[in-house]
Amino acid sequence: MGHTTIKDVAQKAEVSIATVSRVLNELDNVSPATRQKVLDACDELGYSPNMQAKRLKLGFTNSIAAVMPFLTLPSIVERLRGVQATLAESEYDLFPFSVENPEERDQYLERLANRSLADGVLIISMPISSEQVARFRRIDMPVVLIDSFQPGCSRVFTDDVLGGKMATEHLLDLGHRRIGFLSDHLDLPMQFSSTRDRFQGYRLALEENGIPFDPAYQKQGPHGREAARAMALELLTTNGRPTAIFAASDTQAIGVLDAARELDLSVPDELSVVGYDDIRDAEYVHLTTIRQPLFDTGKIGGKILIEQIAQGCLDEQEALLPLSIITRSTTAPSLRS
Amino acid sequence: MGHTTIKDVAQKAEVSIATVSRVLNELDNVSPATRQKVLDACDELGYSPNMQAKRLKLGFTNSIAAVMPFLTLPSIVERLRGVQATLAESEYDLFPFSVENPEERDQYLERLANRSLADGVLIISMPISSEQVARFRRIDMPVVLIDSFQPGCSRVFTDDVLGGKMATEHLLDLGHRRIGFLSDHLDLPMQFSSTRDRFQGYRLALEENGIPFDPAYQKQGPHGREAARAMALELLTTNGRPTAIFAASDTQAIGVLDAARELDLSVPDELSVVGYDDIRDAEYVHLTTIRQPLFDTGKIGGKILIEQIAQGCLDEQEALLPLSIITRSTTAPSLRS
DNA sequence: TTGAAAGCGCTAACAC
DNA sequence: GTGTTAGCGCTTTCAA
Repeated sequence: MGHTTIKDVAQKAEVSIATVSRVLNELDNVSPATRQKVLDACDELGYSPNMQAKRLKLGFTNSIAAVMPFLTLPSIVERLRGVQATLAESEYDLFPFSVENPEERDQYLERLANRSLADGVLIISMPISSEQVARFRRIDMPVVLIDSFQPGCSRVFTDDVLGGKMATEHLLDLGHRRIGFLSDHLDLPMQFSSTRDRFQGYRLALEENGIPFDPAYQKQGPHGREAARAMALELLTTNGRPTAIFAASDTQAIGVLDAARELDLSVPDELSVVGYDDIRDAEYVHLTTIRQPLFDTGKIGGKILIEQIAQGCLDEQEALLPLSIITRSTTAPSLRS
Repeated sequence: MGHTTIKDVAQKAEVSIATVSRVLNELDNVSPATRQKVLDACDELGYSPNMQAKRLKLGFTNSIAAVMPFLTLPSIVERLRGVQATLAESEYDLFPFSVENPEERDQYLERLANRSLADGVLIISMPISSEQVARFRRIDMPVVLIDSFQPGCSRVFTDDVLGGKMATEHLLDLGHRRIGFLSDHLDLPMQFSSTRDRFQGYRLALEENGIPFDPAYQKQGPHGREAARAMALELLTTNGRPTAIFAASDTQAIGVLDAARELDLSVPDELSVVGYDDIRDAEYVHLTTIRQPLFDTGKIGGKILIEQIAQGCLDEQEALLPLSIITRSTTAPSLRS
C-alpha cells in the first residue's frame, strides 16, 4: 500500500497535485473553498508530506547538524540549549551528534560533508583539522565553531587564558600564595584546548606575581566530580597543602568541595575554591567561579550559521564573548600569618 | 554551481550513470577496470551521493529516531549507548531527540509519524498516549518502548515494583524498620511511571512486613543530586529519623550520602542507603543499589526495532529484563537495641 | 484560480 | 558488462 502521497490527496479532494502543494505551502492563490477541500482530504487520509521528495526538489534540507563531545557534560548541554533557542525561532531542525572518541568524530565529520544531509554544521568544543574544514569548504557548506578554533572558520569563543588568569588573580588578590590547579587531562586526543588555555592563564598569573609554578600543586585526571574529589584529596593531604584551588570546571570544583568536607576543611576559611563555567549547580553550592556565557555561545553560534546559510556567503566571522568572575562564598582571604 | 551529481561522475569516467550507481552500491557485475575509472572520478570530484534522492527512490531512510527526556540523565545516556551498540552493527543511523517538556514531546512525536523521516522509532523512559501510538500504527511505522508502556507496543522493560520491593526488603532483612523513601516528583506530566512503581514496591514490602507507611518518611522533589541532598537533610533532622533510606535513583542516593556526611552521620553504621540503577558512579561511591540492565534495555530495544523494520511485521514483543541487588558498603544491619 | 508537465538525483528493471 | 529509461513525491514554471 505504501504511504499516502500528494496524489492521493489530490484525488480525494478532486483537484490537481499542484493545488494541494499550494495549500500545503500556504501560498495564497487558492480559493478558500478549494483550500478547505484539500485540508479535509489531508485530514481524512492522515497525510503528511514526504520530506525526502520535498528536499530533493528544493535542494536544501532545512536542518543543521551539531557535532559535540559527550552530550552528558552540563556545559555542552547548556551550549546546545542556546543553539536550540536560536533554531526554535527559525525553520531549521537540529540534529545533534554526540561523539565519544576521535574515530567517531572523524567518521561523522566525513559523512556530514554532504549537502544533502544538512545545510550547515556546528562544531562544539571539539578540535577539527584543517583537512576536515577543507572538505566542508569544497562543497560550500558553512561551518561554525563554538569554543574551538581552526583558521578559515567562523567561530564564537571566549578567552580561556584570560579566564584562567582572572580566577588565579582573584585568589592572589585574596593573599593566597599556594594555589592548586586541578583539571581533566591536559593532552588527550579529544582535548578541549580550553583546559590547556586555562592552565596557561593560571601559570601566567603566578608568573606575573613572581610566584614560581610548583608541579606538586597541579593535578590532572579523568573528568567528573568523583575523580576530582580523589585528586583534591591527594592535593590536600600533602605537606604544605594549597590554601586555594582553582578547578578548571565547576563540576571538578564541586568535587574539591566534597574532598574538603571529607577532610573537615572549612571552605572558605581553610580552603578557597574557584571553579569555571558557572553551571547551574554552581549557584546551588555558592561556588565562586568564572562565568562564561555558555548559553549565548550556542545562541550566537546558531545565529551566525543561519546567516551564513541564508546569504550563501562564507566570510569568516568571529565573536569573542566576555567572561566575568562571580564571587560567591567559596573564596576568602588567606589566613596565613 | 550546485552539488556534484552522479551525472558528473559518469561523464568524467565516461560511463553511464547506471554503472556509477553499480559501483557505488558495490554490485559485482562491473569490470575491475570500469570500477576503478569510476572510483577515480568520484575521488577527483569529491563526490558524495545525494541521500534525499537515494531515499526517495528506495522508499526507506535507513535511520531510526529515539525520543527521550533530558539527555543529561546518566541512566538515559546508558540506555542510548545500548541502542548505539546495536545500530553500530547495522546500517542504521540513529537520531536522538531529547525533549524537555510535554509540549516538545508531543510535537516531536507528531512530526516523526512520517515514513520519510525514519524507519522506526524508539521511545525511552517516557509516557506516550494511545493516540500517539495509533498515529504510528496507521502508517505502519514500528515503535518500540524502552522503560515505558502502552498497549499494542513492543517494549523492553523491567519490573519496577519488584525492584522497589527488593530494595526495601533488603533493608528490612537488615533489621531496619524506619525506612525513608526519597524520589523525584511522583506525578509530573513527563513522569517516568517507574518512580511511582518503585514507590509502590516500597509500600508493598512494608505492608507485607506489617509496617504501616509513614508519610513523614517520604520525600519527593526535583531530580538531581543537590535537591536530593536537601530533601535528605530534612528527612534526617526530624525526630525519630529513618535508619535507612531508599532513594529512587543512584543520583539521588548520592545526594543522600552528601547529606549524611554533612550531618556527620556515619554510613552505613548510623544510616543505610540504597539506590537504584547502578550507574557508573554507584560503584565509585560503593553504593548498595538495584541494578537494572540499562545498557541492555537499549541494546535489545534496538534489536527488536530493527527486526520489526526488516520483517515489516508489527506483532507485539515484550522483553522483561531481570533486576539484581548489588550489595556494597552503604547498607548494614540496623543498630537499634 | 487552477492544471499539466518538467525535473530534482538516484535505483533498478529491462534491453543489448 | 554496460546503457537506456521509468519513476520515487514533490515544487514550480507556464498556459489556460
